[in-house]
Amino acid sequence: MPKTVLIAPAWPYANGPRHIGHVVGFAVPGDVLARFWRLRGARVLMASGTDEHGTPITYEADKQGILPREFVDRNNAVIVDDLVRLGMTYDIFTRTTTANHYRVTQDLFLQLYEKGYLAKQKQMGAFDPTTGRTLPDRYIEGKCPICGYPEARGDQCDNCGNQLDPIDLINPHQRGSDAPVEFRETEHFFFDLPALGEQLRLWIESHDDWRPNVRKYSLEFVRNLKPRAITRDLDWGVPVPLPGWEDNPSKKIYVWFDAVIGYLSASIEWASVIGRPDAWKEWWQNDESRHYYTMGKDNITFHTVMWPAILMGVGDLHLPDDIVASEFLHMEGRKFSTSRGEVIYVKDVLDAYDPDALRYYLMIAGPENQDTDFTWSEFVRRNNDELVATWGNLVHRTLVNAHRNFGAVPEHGELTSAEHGIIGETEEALGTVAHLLEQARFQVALRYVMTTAAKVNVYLGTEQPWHVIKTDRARAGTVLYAALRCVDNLKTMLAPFLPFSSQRLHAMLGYDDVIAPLPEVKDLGTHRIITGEYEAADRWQPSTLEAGRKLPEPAPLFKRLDEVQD
RNA sequence: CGCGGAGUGGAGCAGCGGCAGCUCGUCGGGCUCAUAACCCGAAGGUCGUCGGUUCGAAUCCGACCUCCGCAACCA
Repeated sequence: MPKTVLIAPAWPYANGPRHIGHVVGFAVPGDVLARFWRLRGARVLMASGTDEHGTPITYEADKQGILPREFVDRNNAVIVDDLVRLGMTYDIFTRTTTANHYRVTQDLFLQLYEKGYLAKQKQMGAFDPTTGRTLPDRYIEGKCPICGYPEARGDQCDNCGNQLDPIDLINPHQRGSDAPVEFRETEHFFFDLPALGEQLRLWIESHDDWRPNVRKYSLEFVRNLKPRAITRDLDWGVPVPLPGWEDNPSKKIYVWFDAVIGYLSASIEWASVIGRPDAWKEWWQNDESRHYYTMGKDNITFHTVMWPAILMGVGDLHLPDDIVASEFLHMEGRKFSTSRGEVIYVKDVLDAYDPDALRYYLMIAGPENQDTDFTWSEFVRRNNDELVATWGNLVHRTLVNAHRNFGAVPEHGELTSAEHGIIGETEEALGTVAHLLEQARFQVALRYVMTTAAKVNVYLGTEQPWHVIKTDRARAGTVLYAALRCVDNLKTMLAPFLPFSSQRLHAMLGYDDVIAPLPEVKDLGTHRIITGEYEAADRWQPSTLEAGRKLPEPAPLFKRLDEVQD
């Protein structure tokens, strides 16, 4: 078992609030892994933040008539709020606009430069003549030179489907306005990815434990690598740390390069915040560490190719171990589209429902292995039939019977084969579920827990302690004792998925400590971070619930939801 | 022939060489401690189509059809 585990959820882009399709990819799977490994006693560092540079940010800020800084401040605050409410136990959730991140990014840039991986190259680029900023291809429109369609995009014509170069467009202008586009020669630094191509290929091939689509797609990508620009003509970003570039207000490090470095810079910031500046090395310069990266599939190559290439180029830093890439979540049969208004924001769901209900749905029915569809009726059904009926009701009937008749965990007589059987099943499940979670197989793990909970329901139905108690109080106590032990075991396995309700259940079982901690926001003066006090102790163990422990008045764990009609 | 994923009972999914499984829904029954909950039983599928390999294929191979994602200055 690894001593230290890095959980690296992809950095949400600070161009607006996050919808549930975003958090199903990076956030919830990362938090489940972090909580799971802490419960097994591993030291976990979950480090991420908002990704705040790049043209889309400046473009949106311009549109709203505010400075990029103000724009990302607002979005960072919104995203932080969503993630805290979801119970995401980041050790640090910071931003790419911190002084620390600038320093680390520039440091890696210089190391790659000194090792000869960076080279200047001239190319033609598109610019907004009034701001001098780079215009990405898709921000340019014009008449298609092939079919004459008047609103072809710079990268592709939606009418004839041909791929285009923006410089070939007739009457090119900026998207959504008449503003002109200027083409001129510009010089940039390029990262020599081909120099690392063979090393990357061998490394990816060695990972036959990755999900097949991640591995195949990455191998295909690595087969034909080209040098890739890592600077841009932009006034918003990390300055290029070289003479003649550093003070140039219109040259910055390209956002993709600085964003992936965030995993490392955030780890370094965390070490500094806790007052042990070298602590990050226990994760990054340690072969015994294990690194999980969670993201949506659109992000795969940045984590299997780009970021590893930077790490290999610099050397002496731990490469990714597990790439946990999710597919896409659709909304009522369609792809999430902000522009068409077909999105469900995290905030809106949390305003109306418990975070555990959302977390449960996303993990049991999310796009772990293939694109899936989010529907409100399925959300309600999963909540009512599975969370409430199977698990919540098992807990409730067990606790109500024990509390009403004994007021405490009952003393037990001799356990029969029925008790040994059902307790044994829940204890064995601890091992099975742990094995599955180590491999990030969330849905199989969660289904296994729910199936086991159903078996405990069968046990109770067979033994009928509420009936037996009229004639044999000791036997009823024994059955309820066994059921409580089972519930306690199931609670441990569900804590990573359902932290809020698991903590409530933990208290209802008479414990007074914390099994599912929650994050908090801390103001560092320069910026706010998500962090928290999270215990790492080996608690993934069979319940040792002792008889006589007082039980408080139980309350239902989950709320039944009304059918939605749409 | 750009790359990749998916097509399994009414719905959503698992299985990926050895009698076709799970959850929900439907029908019937039991129980009644519990948030009208829990439990048992039944009906319902020639596993996209065609062909091949094999003692044996949903599972391997080939062809085709249909959906979907990605296609690198969209971070």
